[in-house]
Amino acid sequence: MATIKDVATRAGVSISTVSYALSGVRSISPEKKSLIEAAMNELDYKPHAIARSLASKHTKIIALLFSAVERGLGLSELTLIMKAAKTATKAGYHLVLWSLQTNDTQELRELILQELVDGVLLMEVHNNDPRISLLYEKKIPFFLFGRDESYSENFVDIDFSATMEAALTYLIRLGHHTICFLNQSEKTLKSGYGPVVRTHESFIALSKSLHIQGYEKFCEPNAKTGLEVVQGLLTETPDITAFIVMNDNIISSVIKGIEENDFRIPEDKSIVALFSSASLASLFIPPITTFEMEGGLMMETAIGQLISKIEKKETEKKQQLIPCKLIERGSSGSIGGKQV
Amino acid sequence: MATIKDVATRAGVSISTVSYALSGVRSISPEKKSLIEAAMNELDYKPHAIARSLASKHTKIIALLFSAVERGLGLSELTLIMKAAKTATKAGYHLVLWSLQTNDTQELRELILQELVDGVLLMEVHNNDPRISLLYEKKIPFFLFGRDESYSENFVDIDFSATMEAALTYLIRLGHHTICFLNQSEKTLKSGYGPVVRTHESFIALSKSLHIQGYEKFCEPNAKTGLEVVQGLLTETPDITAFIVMNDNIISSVIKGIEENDFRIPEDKSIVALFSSASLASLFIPPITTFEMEGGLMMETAIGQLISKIEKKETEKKQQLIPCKLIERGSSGSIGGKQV
DNA sequence: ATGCGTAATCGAAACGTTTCGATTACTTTG
DNA sequence: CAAAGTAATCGAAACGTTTCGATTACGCAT
Repeated sequence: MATIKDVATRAGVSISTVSYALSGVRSISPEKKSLIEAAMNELDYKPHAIARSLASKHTKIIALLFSAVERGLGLSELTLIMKAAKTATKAGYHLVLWSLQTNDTQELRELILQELVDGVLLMEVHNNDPRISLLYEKKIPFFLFGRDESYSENFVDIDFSATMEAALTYLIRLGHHTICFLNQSEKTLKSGYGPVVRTHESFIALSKSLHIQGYEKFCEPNAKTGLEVVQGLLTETPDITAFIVMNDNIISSVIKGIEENDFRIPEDKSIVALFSSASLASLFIPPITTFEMEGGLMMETAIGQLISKIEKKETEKKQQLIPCKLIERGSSGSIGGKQV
Repeated sequence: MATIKDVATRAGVSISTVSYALSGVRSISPEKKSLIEAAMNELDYKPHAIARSLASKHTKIIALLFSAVERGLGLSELTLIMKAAKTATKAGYHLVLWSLQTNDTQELRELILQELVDGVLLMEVHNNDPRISLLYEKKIPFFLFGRDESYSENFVDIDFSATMEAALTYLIRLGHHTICFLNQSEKTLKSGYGPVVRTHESFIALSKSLHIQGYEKFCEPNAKTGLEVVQGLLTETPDITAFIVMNDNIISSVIKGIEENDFRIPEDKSIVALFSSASLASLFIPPITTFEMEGGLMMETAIGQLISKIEKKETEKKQQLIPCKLIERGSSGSIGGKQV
């Protein structure tokens, strides 16, 4: 491989001149500059990333940190990770994946001490995340994808209450006023898991303020339990006309439950899924109307902000709440199929 | 941050002694060794990854290369990527993600010239992949996840024909002998996409050799078209008792089609999905029996082999075909529910 | 004419390691 | 008992950059 020395020799200048021509930190005469450029092209020269890092004290590598346990949030994460890689690449950074246990900070500590990365993006943040204090203490630039109640700067997150409001408003506009929110399990709520807590609280508050008849059910993430819950619901409270489902695993249960009770979708009952993904929603018949997380946008924001922080271009907005986007598919409509 | 020099000073030895104590390349007396270890602990010393790379000419970073277009193969890729990261970490490597366009090798070329990575793992390989010749020419160790007909070393892939045989054998054992294989679209077959071609050929050959009545249908990956195909099939050829589906998007169509014709699953008709994932299979009612790709195992193999190649521990097996694993769920059984 | 700022350039130090060669002091071996 | 290893250690070069400080030359205001 050609080195900067080869380029310098070939262009008949010193090493530092080549370096300055490359970085633009000091001015170089046009003649030398074109000489240097020619030499670079002829030699197919690219700066050696490692040597550059050693001298400049930044690696242009950021780490994406997520927990080793597969929470199975599903399809969307892959897109998220790919988006992260792409955004980083566009900004001239590399993205490394660190799959570590959330609770054990020792591993993270060692990784950080290696000084391989310029900054860290944390996924799947939970409250009082020990990783945050570690990063803070070690003065590594970091940014959160998700939120930590105890740490209120530098994050992107879904705007849960805005999304819930949008979902309810959407259904109300279609003529629904008896709506059931199928949340995740009660255990998850108790554990303080952000999305579940926030949607729960929003739903309660909004049911009141929007004057609808709101029901909330918690359900384990498996289709069988889901079906029982839906069957029960449809028997006890048959006037429910719309379901908001925040639990991918029971979407098929809702569909089946409704069909087994001889209701039609969406003429009799509507289904809206929260934070699901397009590819998942299209798996069902009918395809499910979804409020989809703007994963791409969120990730772009996160990576962008992290890089700003690394490069110390202090930016204004450091907390971003991004609502989900409504994608109408076949599973929702006005009652009886009337136009509104 | 503490450097090797600080450790040397504190332990009262030279820098090279510390280095040798760390690497074990030359022997160090027990006394000095413990002195050095003590100094390291006190200073919380970790070797500086970048400096180490510059001197040693290997970075302990490998790149996972996949195409920027989201082919939407689905859920399993995330697990795959996480597994890759974990396996790499366990071997002391970092994993960077390169999301590039498959056809344009220029970007890859530039990335390689930076000499940031020791090796590359290629995902989503297609035939005559230009990336392969580039990597070959640049003498970068690489390994394929998937196969390229024109390049027959160093890959892991699904053993498609073994999996097809296992699926058919499984169904035959349950008493089925009229079996329909729902493949992906005819267009994909024509394009020469490996999985589709190989399963297609295997199915034809095995139908003959196993003496079953085999039907094959191609279908676009959307639930609506899927439903039409299944309806047609059930009308024209109602004696089909089992479906092998290699197309996640039409699983719900198969279920619905069967139910609408008043057949029961699995008493009347069985469904087996090929290369699907657990989380997807559990989304449906009934949950789908699946031949699941052993993604974790495949990825471990791939990363392991790549690292062997990097470290020049020449290993014997360089091509690995790994069959899928049968996970029985509710969607398959013997005809009429009889025990076999 | 004198001094001064600035553009253009170079040489050398620095970044934190690994690794080569040399040196010393023992321990084998014939 | 000399020659030949070998274990333990050190100093210094090397890896390929960036960046600091110095030097030169030149135009411009005084």
